[in-house]
Amino acid sequence: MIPENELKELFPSFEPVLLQEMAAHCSVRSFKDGDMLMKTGSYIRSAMVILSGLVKVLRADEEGSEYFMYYIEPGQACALSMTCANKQNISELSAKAVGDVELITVPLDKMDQWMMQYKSWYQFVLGTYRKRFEEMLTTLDHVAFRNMDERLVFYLKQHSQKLKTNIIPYTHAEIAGELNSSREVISRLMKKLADRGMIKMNRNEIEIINLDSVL
Amino acid sequence: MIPENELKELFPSFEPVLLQEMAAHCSVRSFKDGDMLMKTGSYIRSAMVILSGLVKVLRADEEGSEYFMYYIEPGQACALSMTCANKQNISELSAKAVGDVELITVPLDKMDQWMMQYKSWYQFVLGTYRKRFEEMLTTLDHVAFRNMDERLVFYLKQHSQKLKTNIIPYTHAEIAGELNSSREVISRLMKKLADRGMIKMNRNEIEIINLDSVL
DNA sequence: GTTCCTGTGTGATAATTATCACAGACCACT
DNA sequence: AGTGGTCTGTGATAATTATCACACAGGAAC
Repeated sequence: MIPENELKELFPSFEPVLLQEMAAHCSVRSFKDGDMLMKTGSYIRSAMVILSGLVKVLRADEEGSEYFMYYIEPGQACALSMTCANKQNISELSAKAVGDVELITVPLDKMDQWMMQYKSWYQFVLGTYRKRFEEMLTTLDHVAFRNMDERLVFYLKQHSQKLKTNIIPYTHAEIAGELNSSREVISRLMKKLADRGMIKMNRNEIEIINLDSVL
Repeated sequence: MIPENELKELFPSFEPVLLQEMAAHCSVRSFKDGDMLMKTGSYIRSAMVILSGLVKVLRADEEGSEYFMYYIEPGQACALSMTCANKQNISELSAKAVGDVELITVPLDKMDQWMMQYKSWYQFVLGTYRKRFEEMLTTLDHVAFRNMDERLVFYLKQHSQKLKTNIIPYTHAEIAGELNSSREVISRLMKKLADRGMIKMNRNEIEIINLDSVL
């Protein structure tokens, strides 16, 4: 069962009727840290809206590298799962739980129906698209225009912000994978940042001291 | 005035009432080859739907390089201009006419209203989002995972297909700009393609012979 | 024709990133 | 304490791409 007051908090703009409908027609699913919510190539059967936890969205290429795209936070939805409409569409991205995640799945027919019925839902979905679009643009910018050192700094900042901590619990190899680089390159760049006093490195984690000095 | 039968041809799924509304509330605008339909940083006041011609969408960085993202064809819409909703939003992309372009501008309030009113419009807009999303993903894939030679081949294929011609009327410098590379690099890669008999080069244009042999 | 401008070809060199090889460090487990 | 696995550091080298310098070709304008 969906806790209706929790929904109300996360989506204050939603009409009460809509909240009731959500409670009635959506189901809650839970995932544990590291679980895949969605794999590249699998079918999408419902739209997903995050209640709690963080979801990391990645793009995988044929050889298995996984490029980091963006995070989805509580109160937000996966844009891809919302564009599918009636067709049986295949996901082009994979999504991974960071920490434990609770989300609700919205049946695709309800999704369409509410769009035309509830203004608040309509605005929520459009807002979601816009946000994802902007994030993809930012991602593209970095890949297209920036060098690895800048992209690494951006990556660290972004993760520190979303994970709400100065300690980023990743290995160099993991970060390298998500930036589509190699471990050695990341290690060397990290060392430069550490030399400049911007981060501290421990095994399996990076502590961020101050990354703002990078223009 | 909007030619209603032309609309009907381009959008066979739209309800007659919707077509009438479009004719009544939208205006037509014409652009000539090379005109900018939209500049990075300018305000978006209406959604745009292309009637004829091709529109090239580019992402600009601070220094002025313009990275090619995708083409919008007749019968399609600019996704960005559609997410703006009521807010005064600023464009993050620039759009350029390739050949002469005719498009209709849809007032944002109508845009919202029709979404909730006409199923066909709703599906059109959702389809637009999906298409743009996929194209952005393809673009991102190439920048993130591919080397310049592959990206050049893809660029040439794509343009040949969209422009419906084997002759791509661009200089090396222009192509280099849109791939965010430099002229010399593109010239050299072109030469390799020409040596393998895949293209022919003339001044100011590239003739595509056969690019399929590239796996 | 000559001049001038733009587009293209090419060598030399630098910068960035990837890859390989291996050493040492840290941690978990016995 | 010893063993084995993962994580990190680092030098050497290669591959890719960028940048600089300059030559030359084609076409337009005079």
